[in-house]
Amino acid sequence: METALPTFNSVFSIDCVIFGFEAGELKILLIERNQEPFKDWLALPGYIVEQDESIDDAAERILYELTGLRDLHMQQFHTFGEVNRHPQGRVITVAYYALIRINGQKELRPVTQYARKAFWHPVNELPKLAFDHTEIFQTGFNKIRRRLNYQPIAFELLPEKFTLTQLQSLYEAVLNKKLDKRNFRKKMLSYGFLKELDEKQKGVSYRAAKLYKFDRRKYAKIFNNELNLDK
Amino acid sequence: METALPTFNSVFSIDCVIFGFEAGELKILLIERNQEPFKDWLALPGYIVEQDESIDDAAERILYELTGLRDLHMQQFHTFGEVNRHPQGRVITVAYYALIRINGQKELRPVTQYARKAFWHPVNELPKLAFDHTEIFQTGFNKIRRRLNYQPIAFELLPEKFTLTQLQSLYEAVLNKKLDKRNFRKKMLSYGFLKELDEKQKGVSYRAAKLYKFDRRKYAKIFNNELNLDK
DNA sequence: AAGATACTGTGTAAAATTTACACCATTAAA
DNA sequence: TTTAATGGTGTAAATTTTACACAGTATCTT
Repeated sequence: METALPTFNSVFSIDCVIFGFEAGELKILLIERNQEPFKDWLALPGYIVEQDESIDDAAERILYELTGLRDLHMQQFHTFGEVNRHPQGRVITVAYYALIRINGQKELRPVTQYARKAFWHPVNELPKLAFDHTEIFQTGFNKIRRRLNYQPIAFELLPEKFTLTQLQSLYEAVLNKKLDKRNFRKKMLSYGFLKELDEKQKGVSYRAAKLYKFDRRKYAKIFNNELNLDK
Repeated sequence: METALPTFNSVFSIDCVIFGFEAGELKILLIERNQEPFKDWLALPGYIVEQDESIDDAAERILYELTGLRDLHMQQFHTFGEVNRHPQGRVITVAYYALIRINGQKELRPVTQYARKAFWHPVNELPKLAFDHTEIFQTGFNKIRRRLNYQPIAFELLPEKFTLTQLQSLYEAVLNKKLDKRNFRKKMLSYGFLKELDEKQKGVSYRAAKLYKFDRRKYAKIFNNELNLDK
């Protein structure tokens, strides 16, 4: 005998906390909602998961539809399931984060009508957000803060070629504390996954710094051996 | 204008990975299912979330109904949302772990008909489990392994009074590696959150070891200052 | 072209932490 | 009293972390 599933009107959604780094500041991606509930409010990009897509797939699709961004490596970090978190019914939401290099070229352009626009906003002094999105953001921010030292988070936020000072100021932005320049460099270089390039920084009105690249392969070798992270 | 939620037949469930420690072995709680699908299979305790309860509340209720265990501190760790993970429809599941002292007194007795029985099984050599429960278990196991050093995991698994050797063998079971006795003790005691008691171990046929207690208060002081963990 | 400006890049010593390692002490049972 | 089994302890070496300051270089200004 089969026992049928109940036919609740329950729905699950995805919300995305997308981090970027620009002008020495950590930012996240917000949208202006164009749909009830919370029409006209600012919110994290998020929408409802379809019946025939996995939540990982849904995360990619939804981010794309609301912001035009594609092919980010999205990582699930928590699920929010309070009864009244959505005013129209029971909706639990699975939250994902991703990291991206902000650059002017990639336009932020919602593909659906649900978002009026998408834009970057500094993580400090976030406005009030729709639903429980402020809590979702905070949880996600704590997550990447803790993972900064175990996962290649910093290198997804920086341009492909970066200076050690840029790397350091990213660490400082995420951890929200000052680090010692000499010790920071010593430590980072000692890992052996930064490749020094023959190039220098351009367009600065002072001594140009050396550029470095992140060597993902070496990184994987070093960190996968220690303790497998998985999910 | 309100936009109504879609009326999918989608359902969310909770699955629980409950760890216990007994006879020097790490164990988890399994049930024998008494309901389709996977009737008669072994599985993690899990069931469907009701419309009017938060997922955290659901986790407690479901564990109780399937095993008779109550008042555990359940921690959400991952959500599984592949399209075909449930043969009867679209069900995503939010996985929780909890830690408990196993002791003979607390009987494992399912309160509902959905489970025929509940019992402890060593984490090594787990049998085939229903659904994607093997993956869920693995993910949860990795989680607590990583958290062992940041969260008071060990002390929820041990009896209230324990010896340092018991503590060490728990660490060894979770991390799956041998530790040095002297270094382990030095380290643990240096934290200052273990309180030495005036009592000794009983019922052993060799020199009895001192008993210690975990001082949750001091622990919180030490670790909350460092970096707030949250979710 | 001289000087001002702004950031780059580097080393060392002290302190703290981690690691490796072995044997006598104590209890109960035989 | 002897045996069996585990408890409990210290030190030295190696490694990692921390604190700390100034000369070098590219560009811009005058």
